[in-house]
Amino acid sequence: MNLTTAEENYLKAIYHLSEGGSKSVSTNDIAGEMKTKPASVSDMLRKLSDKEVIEYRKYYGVHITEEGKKRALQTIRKHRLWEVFLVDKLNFAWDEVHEVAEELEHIQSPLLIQRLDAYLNYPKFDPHGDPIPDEYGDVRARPRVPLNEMDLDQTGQIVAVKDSSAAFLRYLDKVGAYIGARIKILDRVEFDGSLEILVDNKKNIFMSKDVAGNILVIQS
Amino acid sequence: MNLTTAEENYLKAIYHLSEGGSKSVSTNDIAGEMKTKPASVSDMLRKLSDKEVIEYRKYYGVHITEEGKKRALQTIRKHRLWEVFLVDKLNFAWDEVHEVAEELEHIQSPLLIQRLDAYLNYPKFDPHGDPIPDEYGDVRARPRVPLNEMDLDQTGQIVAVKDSSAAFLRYLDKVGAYIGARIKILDRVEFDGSLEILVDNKKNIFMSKDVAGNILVIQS
DNA sequence: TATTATTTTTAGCTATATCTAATTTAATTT
DNA sequence: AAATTAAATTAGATATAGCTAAAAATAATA
Repeated sequence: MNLTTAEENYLKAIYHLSEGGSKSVSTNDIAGEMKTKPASVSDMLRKLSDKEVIEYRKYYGVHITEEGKKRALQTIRKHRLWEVFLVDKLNFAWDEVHEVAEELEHIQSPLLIQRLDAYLNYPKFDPHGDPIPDEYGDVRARPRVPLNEMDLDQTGQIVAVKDSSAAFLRYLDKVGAYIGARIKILDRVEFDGSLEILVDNKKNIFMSKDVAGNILVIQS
Repeated sequence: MNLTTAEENYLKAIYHLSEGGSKSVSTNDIAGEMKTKPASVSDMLRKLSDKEVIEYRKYYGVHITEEGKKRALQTIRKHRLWEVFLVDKLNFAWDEVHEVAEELEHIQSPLLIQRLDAYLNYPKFDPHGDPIPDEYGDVRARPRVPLNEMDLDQTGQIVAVKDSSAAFLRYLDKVGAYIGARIKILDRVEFDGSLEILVDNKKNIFMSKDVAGNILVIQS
């Protein structure tokens, strides 16, 4: 059973709102996420339920099914692969890619995605540091922690940022704390929680607790 | 005024059927090209006429307007650039790309197309040898002639094929007469019009008039 | 020219995806 | 437990894009 573009978008929203399929999701929340009205959501839920990608009990919210989860992860995979393409190959900035990827993710061609994946050298994370599911929908995501929660002397790699405002991105660029950078916590000022960090084994920088809280790291 | 995907497809069909905007096109022909019914075409012509991309007089066929021509050429430009991407970067065969490009051509992002063009090094022809319009809709196409119409001793470069069946492509591959190959007419058998051709200055091949009629060349 | 054939359009229907307004169900509060 | 509030659904529109069947207009032919 094929899904329309609108159905794919709703399913993706439900997947995200349910935090990977665990939580039940309300009609209102979906309407908020999709920027549509609850009435439209009710209609769509009936359709998605008919196609067995969600379990739907009227007035009691929805759960995504295993099949639905697989479908959502396929769409997410395509979205994130296109984002990598736009940034790595077409020199888009990481905060410019979402809209276009939102369109590209609906192109229907398994071969295209296979080839794109190979061409990009099988990336595991998108430009925002979010993990890219494999073609079976498996995500091998190591836990990501905010930089300010790391212990002294610990090492890791920056994989994502929470704030992606232009100002914040400029700051990161300036100090060299880009996605992929390897970091080590050298010191912590107990008074304000600010940190001294070694970036890529060559540069010492100081960072406020606030800033560090917006940077996500995979420990190693 | 923006066009929907369906409107873009109709406009492209009208542009092609009118051979670049010169001829007037009938409802039936459009229905044939679009694989829809004439009744659906009538509906669509009203919409396209409202958006001033065609001139429409009921029962007398349509003419594409200057604005319509510009829009059609934009879509064709996007289609052909994506075809180059699929063949050059993702290793698709030239006869595998049409379907996917048909979807990709509707992605709405001028920046994307600008960057893609640069990334592909501003190609002037697509993998089938068809010219790629520039961002203003200008096509700088040198005239293309069937190989069998070339004079003795004339040189040229293969830029396209009319027949793209697997069998024909295999044959071309075997004899080295791929797109881009430089050729010279060495001899012509008057009896059946078959040709002896020098390919890339190193290989002599014989070719029937029929085969040669399916190969398009730019003379030089 | 009158008749026939072809082409094109209109009228009315279906499906998707949205909306507003009204109604129903569930949850909360007094 | 009854009344109120909040959430969700249904009913009935609209717009797009297609269809079939019937009607109208043009083109072709006897």
